[in-house]
Amino acid sequence: MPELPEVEVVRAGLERHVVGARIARVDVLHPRPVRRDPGGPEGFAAALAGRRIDGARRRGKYLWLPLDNGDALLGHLGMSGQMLVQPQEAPPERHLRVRLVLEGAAEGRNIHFVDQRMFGGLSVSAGGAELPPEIVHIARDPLDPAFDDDLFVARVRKRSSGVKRLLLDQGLISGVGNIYADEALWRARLHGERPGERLTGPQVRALLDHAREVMDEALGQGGTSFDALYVNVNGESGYFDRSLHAYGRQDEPCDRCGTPIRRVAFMNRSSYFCPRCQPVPRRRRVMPLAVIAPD
DNA sequence: GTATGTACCTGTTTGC
DNA sequence: TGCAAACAGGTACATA
Repeated sequence: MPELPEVEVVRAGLERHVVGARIARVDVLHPRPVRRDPGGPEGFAAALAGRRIDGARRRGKYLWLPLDNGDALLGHLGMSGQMLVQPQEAPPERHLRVRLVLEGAAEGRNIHFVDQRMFGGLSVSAGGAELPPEIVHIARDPLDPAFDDDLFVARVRKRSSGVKRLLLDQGLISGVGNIYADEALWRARLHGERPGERLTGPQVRALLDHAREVMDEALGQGGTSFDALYVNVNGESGYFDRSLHAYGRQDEPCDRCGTPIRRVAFMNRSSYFCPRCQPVPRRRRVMPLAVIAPD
């Protein structure tokens, strides 16, 4: 699935290939990916026709293309989404959901929104060119120069939830998915169930640094398709095969200590961790109820 | 505001 | 062999 580094590759590719182009026509081939658009498939297509694409921006895993009227085309790749810039004669992909036919600067090309599982989607954001109102609640991501480390550390240390849950909380930090959360926790030697409020400032700061590190490495290894005619992100970045220490490695030896990696259920998905390097937190000691003697 | 659980979706894998 | 269940997981939403 596209993680933040892949989404950044898509953003950079769109910036390079479609900024300045005009949208001649929009074909919505499946209604679900535009479900969040208040205008429905027809309104969505009508709102985009004739608009010029003025940029390609990102916050967390959300992408948006500011348009020349102050609106924006807002998108999320979800689990299986792809945003491809294709020659107009290219055959439709199996799971092609929305086609944007371009003219002008990108004459002869289309943007194809391809999404097998359709967790992703597109919508027109009214007045959203600068920052779509639909995503103001999404925090900045750790690769954003304006990300406030001190604020993040302070907020984590006020929450009683497990730290993995906090890493996945888009209001605190964006762009960290299940895979990178597990990897950052492994590197920081922290168990995901450690409550935020029981971590020290330096521990939270180190965890944040590790999350950045994981993303930077993936960006370095995955950002190879900038020069292609089309932006192709299939979610199967080579990074996952080579560099994961925890995620997906159930029963394989920990790269640090050799202890078999454990897998546990977490929020309808899985968490992977080394039981030795990342010990399960002891339960908070429950104070016995005072026995109050009757008068 | 915070914590927690669930729906959404479909191709692939696993189990009987 | 064939069918059903489990699995993958980002986000919005519901509930307490």
